[in-house]
Amino acid sequence: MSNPSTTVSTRPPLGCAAVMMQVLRGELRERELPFTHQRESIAQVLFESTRHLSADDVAAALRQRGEHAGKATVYRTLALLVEVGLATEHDFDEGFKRYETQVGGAQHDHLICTECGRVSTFHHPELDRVLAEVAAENGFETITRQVKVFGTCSESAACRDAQRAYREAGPTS
Amino acid sequence: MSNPSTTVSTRPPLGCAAVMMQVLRGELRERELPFTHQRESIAQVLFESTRHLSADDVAAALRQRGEHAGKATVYRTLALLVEVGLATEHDFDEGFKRYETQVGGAQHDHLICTECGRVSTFHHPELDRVLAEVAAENGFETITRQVKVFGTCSESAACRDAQRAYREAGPTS
DNA sequence: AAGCGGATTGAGAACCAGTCTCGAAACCGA
DNA sequence: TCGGTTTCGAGACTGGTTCTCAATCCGCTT
Repeated sequence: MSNPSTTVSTRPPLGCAAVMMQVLRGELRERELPFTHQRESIAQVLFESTRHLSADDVAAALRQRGEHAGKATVYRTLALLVEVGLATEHDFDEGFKRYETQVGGAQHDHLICTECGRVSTFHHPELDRVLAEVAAENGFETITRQVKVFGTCSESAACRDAQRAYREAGPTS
Repeated sequence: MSNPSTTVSTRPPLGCAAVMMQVLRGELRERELPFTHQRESIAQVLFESTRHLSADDVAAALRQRGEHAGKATVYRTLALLVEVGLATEHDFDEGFKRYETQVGGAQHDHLICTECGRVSTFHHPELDRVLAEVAAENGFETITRQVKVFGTCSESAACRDAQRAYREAGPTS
């Protein structure tokens, strides 16, 4: 339940979405791109959510607010948010992409439960160091990285069962 | 032509593919699955390649050998190879999957050049340690992991130019 | 407030990797 | 060789994502 030091703030403080929106407005102005109602609504949905949303999730959230945007617009806007650095795109091998607000430069990675679908995040400073080291050794200039650990979590009984089953069967290799 | 001692061995020694094929035969027998021509051909294409092949690449390679397999069969067979642990599936954000022979249990990760598309592999023992640590801390039982570093390599002049340009522009964050 | 040039929007078509279907063909043990 | 079982494959289908292009909206100016 309460794990004080690790998850310092699973959800951003209220008002965070508003700040992000201001940043978006600025980024758009800088690029001389119009700040349309659709862009605002789609960004708001993403900024106010703490989950990883699919394009479909975004469209559904809009519908729930009594708003609407064509799917082309949803996809275009999400791509735009990624481009200006306010969102990140993730592929959890579900056959579609998910999007998440990118607050500041806080890079983090994911643990994906193949049993229940939960996605939790983590950040390990040594990971940054190791990957920077590898890049340097290979004359590689890193733009971004993806670290995904697939497995079973221990949140629900079903997951713990799967975990035990997998451990007993042993890794295939 | 004559590569006496310089080329350390970027490609597995001849015969490696044959060994893999033997292993496949055994795995299939164990599962009571027939060893068909198509499965043999598709596996051979993959085993003899040192690159990451898409389903389309495999089909093209077959055509070049004067053979043929329906795409359903290609996909089914690749999935089968992954299932028995003789191949791994990768997604380099191209909109389709790529497959690679999995020799033994040697887990490795990828550096993907966004400029020229080259994919190089690396293995860093500390990465294993760090990720195992993270999993343990979170009560997570790891099944598999994916570590991908996107950026620019320094193989060609074009890539080095892009590298320089990116470094000057600075990371977006 | 109204007009204007240029970018965005959206409904639906197009696209495409990957999956499914089901009759025909291949496999393999006897 | 025979027979039961599985795989194969051509093509239809699926579903996420992108494209098209006429109508609309944005932001700015008069």
